[in-house]
Amino acid sequence: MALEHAILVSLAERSASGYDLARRFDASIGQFWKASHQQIYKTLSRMESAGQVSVEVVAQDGRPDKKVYAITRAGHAELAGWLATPTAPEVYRSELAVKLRALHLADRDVVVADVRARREHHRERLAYYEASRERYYPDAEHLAPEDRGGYIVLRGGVLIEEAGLAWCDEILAQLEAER
Amino acid sequence: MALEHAILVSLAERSASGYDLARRFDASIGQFWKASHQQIYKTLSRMESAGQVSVEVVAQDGRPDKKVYAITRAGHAELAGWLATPTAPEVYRSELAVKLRALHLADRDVVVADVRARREHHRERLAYYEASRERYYPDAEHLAPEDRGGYIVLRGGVLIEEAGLAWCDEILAQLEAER
DNA sequence: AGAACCATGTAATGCGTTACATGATTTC
DNA sequence: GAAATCATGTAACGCATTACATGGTTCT
Repeated sequence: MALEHAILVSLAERSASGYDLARRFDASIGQFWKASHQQIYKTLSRMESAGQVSVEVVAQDGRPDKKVYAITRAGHAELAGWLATPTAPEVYRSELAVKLRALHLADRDVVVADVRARREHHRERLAYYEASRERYYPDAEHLAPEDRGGYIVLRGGVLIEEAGLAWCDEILAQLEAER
Repeated sequence: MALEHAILVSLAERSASGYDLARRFDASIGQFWKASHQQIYKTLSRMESAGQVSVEVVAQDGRPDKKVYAITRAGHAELAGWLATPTAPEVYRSELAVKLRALHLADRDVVVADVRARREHHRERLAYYEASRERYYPDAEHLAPEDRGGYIVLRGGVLIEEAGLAWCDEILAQLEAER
């Protein structure tokens, strides 16, 4: 049940509506955890029943009402317990890798196009992460304590995208050397 | 429905029982696709109803009977269709990254222990992949066409583990510089 | 004697995706 | 006039995990 914890981390920083959370999950935390608004709304109402978060309905003018969620003491306790629990090794899942395994059964041009598209995707994300890093953490040597986590996660994103990019380049070099 | 396709790729190489597939998924394809035996058995029986695979019950002496599955013509067609479909970008999911984001809320020693354990895990997998690569693909310059896919996937595994390892080292350096 | 391997499943529950549904406001 | 943004949800379905269940053989 990790979406719950991702939400607690996000709410510990700042209270937010489900809609806000969905947008945050497209950016910062979303680097390593995606969630749709449907999932978030459902999880939030479960968490409210469990007492981990509290709600306040806020009326706005010119915009629909919103429900602002805040982390409760019980939520903080849950979060602290989770943070103290050892993390299980991640399982990678790559559809592209499964396809590449079956390279000899596939049309070479289709694979090349697919890998090129993936390469482009890695390039874009890498550029985005690098820009964020320069903008929000220009001085990595002197980070405020509450900024270290965000910086570390961004670096993780950069390293993973670089690895993905390098992999695509290797694959393309192989596929092109072949003919 | 990607487990289905991973199974088709595996069966296209060699017919196998559910049990065999579960073990293969712990090794080669399992690098990028894990599945439990329960999931595999269920998926296989669905695929049989759909006509993508055929079964033959094989009696063995001293061991339980087994059901050997083989890919059918319809299965090959399904596989070919899937291979020709563009692959959607992967979503990374890292519980550790979410925890690291909340670094300032956590006990430093617990985090360090967690990252050290992760580092060790990356190191082990990297060693395993490197050993496999040297053993099965000693000459990367001259690969048989049907071996290229496996080699490429192994290289992907190596690159990802290296990136994970580098990330852990960076994190540990930061956390140790800090006190 | 106990653990590990071979071999196949059912059942319950939870997590995630896709489709559907609504409706005002603001920007192009 | 159309599209995007803000805002919240329900319903159906499928994918994944965990627990439970069985039973013989081989290795230590």
